Amino acid sequence: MGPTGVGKTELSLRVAEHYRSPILNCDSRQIFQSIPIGTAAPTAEELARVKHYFIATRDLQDDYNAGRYERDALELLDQLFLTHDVVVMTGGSMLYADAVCNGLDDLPAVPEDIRAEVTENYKTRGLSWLQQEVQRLDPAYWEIVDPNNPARLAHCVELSLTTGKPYSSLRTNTRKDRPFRILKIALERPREQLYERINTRVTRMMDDGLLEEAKAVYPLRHLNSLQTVGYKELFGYLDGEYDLRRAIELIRQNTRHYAKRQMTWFRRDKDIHWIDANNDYEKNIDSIDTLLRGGSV
RNA sequence: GGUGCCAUAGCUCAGUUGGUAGAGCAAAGGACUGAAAAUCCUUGUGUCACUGGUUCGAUUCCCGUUGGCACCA
Repeated sequence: MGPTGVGKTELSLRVAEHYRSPILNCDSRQIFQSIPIGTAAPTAEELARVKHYFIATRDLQDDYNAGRYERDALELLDQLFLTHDVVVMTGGSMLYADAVCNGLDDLPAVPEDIRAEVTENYKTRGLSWLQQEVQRLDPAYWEIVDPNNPARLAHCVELSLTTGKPYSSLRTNTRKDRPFRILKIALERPREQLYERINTRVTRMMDDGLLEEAKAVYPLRHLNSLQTVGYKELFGYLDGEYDLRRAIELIRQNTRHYAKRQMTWFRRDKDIHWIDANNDYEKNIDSIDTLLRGGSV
């Protein structure tokens, strides 16, 4: 694990080579096809070094989410552990990582018509409609939910309508047992250095053709899969809201914001072992090996 | 060279009829159970350019200095 741009890709390749393991991608956007540049997906050369799963396996139009990822990943891990002692998973999408490590509650898929109805009502009647619906359908959840967060409220309303039961009654607050041991390792580096790498990476992405990539998927820009840093800002430029220089500045800024949010999540997870991204790869692999054998570093 | 206007938070600016000041953006901290690269919450002390004067008290008024802008020459 580690914030975007910290250097996960290369270390994960070396660790995977060391253990002769494949890599399971745990990045909610690299899963999609058509957006490799802006999501900093592994290159063809990198993919050739190690077998990867969940890289560019989904169409942008697929309705993918953390619950599906949990099922897909666990199913695959069952297979992989028949022939591997160690399997490497890497990525910075913490909800996805937690879905695999801790498990999500069993929830049904929301039917399209219910989602459309909730979305439409929110659009026409505003946040207060969502707030009233949550109070009506799930008073217990209303007590604990962030009342200003439309995504949370809408999710509660959708699931309450879908199941006919309050959403909060479906939440068990329990951690699922997994038939494998989990070792969480995260890369850290000084924030200034991380931000500098992010800024440089955005320049490189533009040189590599990010704008062309964004233009190619522009017709699909309203899809959730494209509510993604690097694309949404270029869509704004293509819509004439600001110039390209501004769009690039926004990409850098939003990437920094994203990295910051990731770090907030990491800090809370006490199971994480931190290693310095500035160390030699050999040293970090040694550390990981020690941790894997139960030692401490 | 002359005249006028401006100088306040990292940036753009507001404001104080004289009682040491506040917005947006940036930044920082936080939340997070199927949209998660999503979505949302919290946080504003800064020699109010510098020097001197008036005043019980000056960022606010006055003189000067420096810097910027505009116009005139």
